[in-house]
Amino acid sequence: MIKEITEKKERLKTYMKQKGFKSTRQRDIIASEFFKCEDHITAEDLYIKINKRHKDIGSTTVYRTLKLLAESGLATARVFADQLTRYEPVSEDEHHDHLICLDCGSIIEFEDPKLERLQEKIASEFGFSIVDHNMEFYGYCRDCKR
Amino acid sequence: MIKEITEKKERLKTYMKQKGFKSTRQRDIIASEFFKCEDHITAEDLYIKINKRHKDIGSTTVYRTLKLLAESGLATARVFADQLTRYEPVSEDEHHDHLICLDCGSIIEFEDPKLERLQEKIASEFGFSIVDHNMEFYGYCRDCKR
DNA sequence: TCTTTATTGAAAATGAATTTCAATTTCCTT
DNA sequence: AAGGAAATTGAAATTCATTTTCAATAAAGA
Repeated sequence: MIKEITEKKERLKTYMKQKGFKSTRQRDIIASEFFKCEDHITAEDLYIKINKRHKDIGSTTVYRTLKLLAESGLATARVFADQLTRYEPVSEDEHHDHLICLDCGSIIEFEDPKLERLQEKIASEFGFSIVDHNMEFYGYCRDCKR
Repeated sequence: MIKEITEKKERLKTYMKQKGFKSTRQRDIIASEFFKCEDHITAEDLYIKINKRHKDIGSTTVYRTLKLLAESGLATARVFADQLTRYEPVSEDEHHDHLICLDCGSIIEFEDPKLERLQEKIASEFGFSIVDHNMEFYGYCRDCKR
């Protein structure tokens, strides 16, 4: 777990070097905190979390660093129905989708190869070459549907 | 086609009466224009369209009326990756999904019952009761992928 | 017609995200 | 280690879509 984070930070460093970006204390702290935190966090929420221990790191830098992480391929940005940009760490290759509870707001991830295959098939029918896709269910989770 | 619009406007009137809302010239014009225009329009774009002929209708009212249409079930609000809210007329019962070209921005609708069935199955596996879902492919369309 | 209540439009407010800019820091190169 | 070019930072300002406020107006039932 710790190893995974170190590995990701290593990848980030490589990416930055390659792009001529500099590693900084702030980026290091923000990336660590991001990799360790729960999924689907907004820049604002991550800022609040970080700001508790690091009063000198501004929200602007958090926004910027999350964007950098997304560009480097280590995070994915998503926009759900509430229109906020949320980031989640990229987990290797597999794609997953989301079940979002309209009551408690919890986000459940799932993955289904059959769904993935079907998606590919549909896209190719339209001559579309897919770069990314996004699928969300909105409804009520087991606990909230009472 | 004209008949369809009249019918939709009738439904809107019923909804408004039931809710104690009032029908106004503005709402009538905005709804007509919306039902007749191309899909996936933003409030801003619809406002620009309407403003050409009706200088006295403000953008605020367009925003408000589109929201009203969504509440009444005659329109659906969607947020894609660009974070703008787009509205589309609701077409009876069937659900459709979207292919979005990252180059030209065109939005292709499609519908696949197999996909719908699979989605239902997945949701029930998680004990989720679905209210709505949303699925988008991002990529390059036939024309843009060169 | 009268009167209540909703609606309207302009302007102000909101809120997420981005940009600006001067001060600071990183990371080469000597 | 020191110097210097170039990137980064944080605060404040800016943007831009959307929402709210509020006084004036319009709708619709009595």
